[in-house]
Amino acid sequence: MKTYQPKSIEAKWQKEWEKIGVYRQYARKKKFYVLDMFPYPSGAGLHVGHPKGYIATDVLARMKQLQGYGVLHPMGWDAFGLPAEQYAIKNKIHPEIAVKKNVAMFKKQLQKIGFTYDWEREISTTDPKYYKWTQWIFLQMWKKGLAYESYEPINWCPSCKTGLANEDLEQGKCERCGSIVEKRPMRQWVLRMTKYADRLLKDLDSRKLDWSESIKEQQRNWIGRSEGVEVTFPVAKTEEEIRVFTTRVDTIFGCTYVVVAPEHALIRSLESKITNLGEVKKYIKKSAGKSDMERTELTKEKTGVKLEGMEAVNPFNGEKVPIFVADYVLGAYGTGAVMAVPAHDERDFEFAKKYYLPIREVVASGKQAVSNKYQEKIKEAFIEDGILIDSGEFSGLTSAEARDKMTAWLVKEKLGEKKVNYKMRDWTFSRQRYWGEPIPLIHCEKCGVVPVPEKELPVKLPKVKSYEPTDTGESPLANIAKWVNVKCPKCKGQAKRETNTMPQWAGSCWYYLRFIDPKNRKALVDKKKEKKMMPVDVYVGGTEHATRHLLYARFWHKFLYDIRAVSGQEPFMKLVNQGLILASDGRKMSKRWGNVINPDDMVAQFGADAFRLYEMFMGPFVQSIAWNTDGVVGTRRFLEKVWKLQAKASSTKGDNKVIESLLHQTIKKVTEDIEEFKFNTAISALMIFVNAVEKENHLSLIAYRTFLILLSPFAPHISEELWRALGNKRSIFLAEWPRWDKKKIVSETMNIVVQVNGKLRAILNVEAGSDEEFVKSLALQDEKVKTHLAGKNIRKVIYIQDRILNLVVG
RNA sequence: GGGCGAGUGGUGGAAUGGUAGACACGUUGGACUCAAAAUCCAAUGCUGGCAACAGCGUGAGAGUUCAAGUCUCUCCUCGCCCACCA
Repeated sequence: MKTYQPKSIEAKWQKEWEKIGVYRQYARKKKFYVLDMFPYPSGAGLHVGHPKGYIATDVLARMKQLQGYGVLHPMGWDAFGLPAEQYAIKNKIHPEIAVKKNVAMFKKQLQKIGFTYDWEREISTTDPKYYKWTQWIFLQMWKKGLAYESYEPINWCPSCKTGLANEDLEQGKCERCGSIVEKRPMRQWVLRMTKYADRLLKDLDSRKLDWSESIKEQQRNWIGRSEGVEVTFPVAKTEEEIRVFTTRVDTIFGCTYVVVAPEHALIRSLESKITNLGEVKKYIKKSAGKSDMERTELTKEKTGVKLEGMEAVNPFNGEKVPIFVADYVLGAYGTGAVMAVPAHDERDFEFAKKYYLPIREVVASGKQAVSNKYQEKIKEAFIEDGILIDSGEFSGLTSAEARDKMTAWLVKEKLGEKKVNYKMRDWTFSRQRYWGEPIPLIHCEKCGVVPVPEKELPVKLPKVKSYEPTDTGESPLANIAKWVNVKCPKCKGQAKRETNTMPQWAGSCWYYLRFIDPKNRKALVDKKKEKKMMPVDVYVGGTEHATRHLLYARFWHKFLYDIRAVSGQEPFMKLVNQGLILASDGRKMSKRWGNVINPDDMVAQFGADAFRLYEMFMGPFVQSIAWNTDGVVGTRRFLEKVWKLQAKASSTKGDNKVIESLLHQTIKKVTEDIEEFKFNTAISALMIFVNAVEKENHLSLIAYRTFLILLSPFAPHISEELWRALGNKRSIFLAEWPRWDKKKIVSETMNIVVQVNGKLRAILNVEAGSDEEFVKSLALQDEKVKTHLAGKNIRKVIYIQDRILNLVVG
């Protein structure tokens, strides 16, 4: 017997598997689609954290194939967008060349680990043959009015020199570079994602969607649906009115002023009537210069200016209240105006205190049935529901009742209506950068916006000398006259191409569909193939994509469903989010900290199989755990033991009952644990089996073969090597996954725990299924039990067959 | 401030309400060796004891139960996400 040398074994089988296409069993009847979130091929290459998810899907894919499924397990590259472009600028290489280089490096690194990826289906979002269809989907959206041009102020990153979507911000800062994001008015393309808000929300509750509650909750919060009422406050002595949105119309009798956002149109239309216009304009200018970050700074005191010379009229009691402009009210949410009820809203309360505005209580907590309006000082806003007071005919109602009745009254009087608002905004979809899909539209002076004809897709990204961003709000593409100036497809007159590009997240919105049919030239995916393979059965990736990729992709998928391009409403059935692998110092692995571990080194030192095993053995898959290279030693030792097992395997005789039972327990444990992503305990079960067999001097051939199959998803190379050493001509991955036999799992004797008052005193080994009388009599003979029973009466006996006997004494 | 999740040996972690610490790392002792590595054997939660053994023990406190790491309540700490959304 040779010694275990992973290097030669692994290279040999990787080549062989690729040659015979062992993973391409697509003709099988049952399908299983298991998908990884495809990576950005960054210049830094892989660190040991990246493959964790890929190994997990690979283990699952291999087991599913052994169980008879035709498994689709593809890999590709999400190579457009800022990370790739910034790397290219920094290293003075064209992004296209940099991406090619990085992809080659990533692929080489991945291939060493021995994945089941079907490289014939490899795709890259930057390939014109791919982004042709990204552009095509955009055009369909444009045709349905879901893509529109907007001039609203958007998030602008001064360092990346591009507009950003709300989803691209982290606490008011650019998610890429950490710069404080400014508000900048500019022309941009926006996708009407809010039109799908309700469906995106509702379908999260579909029982078929097996996602973690935390991700679903994050999406719910991000969509941020709230039901309320829009109420009209006429502006006294004018024809104007202010519409406000509120979820608490029950507090309207406590409204003591109205606030409009600095962006609100009312200010412009009433300019002539505002007596302190200078002051107001100064305030508006000041807040316009503020970033969202500064405007929403929580510690910041609220500021505002009263619009002198005008008042708003409360439709319920006719009361005239002052109007303020204040930047704590957001222009982009609801109507950009609110009714302020300081007694029952924390923000209004704070503002009212500062500007000495009246605070009027109109909701009493349930306990205080009587009005507490004479209370001298109110210390804080009472924001909960309660019983209405001082609210005219509505006094005495509960908040919920009042909301219904007041809304009904408003609707009847045509002074308001029910309204639903969302925190989620439409998706700012254009970027003023080079490295993205060109938006396939043409601007014609005569015809307006004209789509590029479908047969002319893709609109290829032209070669350009300088792909660095400009500061003009235009992408570098705007400087390429030859590319920009085109004939209008409609009138054949002079026209210009749209020069903005799509954001990084565009290509990943539908890539899972392309893997099904990657070379199709006529459609993004063949309908029959789509229907067979979709949805993705298991999708694995990081939790950081909760409110971006996963939301965007669901949005696109629903749109594709609506135009009958796909057959289902949701793309990803089961979603599993892996925990991070941290560096041994507990920080994230990063070049900056110099704590990166390269998988190549691990594979070279311990072998791919030991590396794969360790990543799965570290701990629960969803949990973040620090890397410890010592741990790989353990899984390598385990494989050495497995290697030595071949000396014990022979067909001359069967196994004893203990090993046979353990084998079936192991089949059950490994099968169930892989299905549930509990890889650590599955591996532990394999180790327990090997440790037990080591103590024997014989292992039956059938048990050995079964064990190899169980091990093969985790450690494919060594399993294949040992499998073929048995004389098998076909790959182990074309074998059949074992089933466990319930009868064999149950052993003949059981350990019964004997407790006295709940404390362990003895363990009895008895025949399985023994009755209480028998076990009790045996227990009473036990010396230790006797000591603890001495001088006491047995008051109660709890007996659970094959488990426990508890004697309660006193 | 809101939401979600987690606290178990020296370390990573295991445990359908039923033997807490499986499995692995590390450590200690021993075998093998001129020596080392590798490998093998043994021990390894804490306290007391030569030992048999006894007591204590899953962030803190209470409760339910014959029995709680697990269920309920209160509190503490940490992590992640969201955050002036009216």
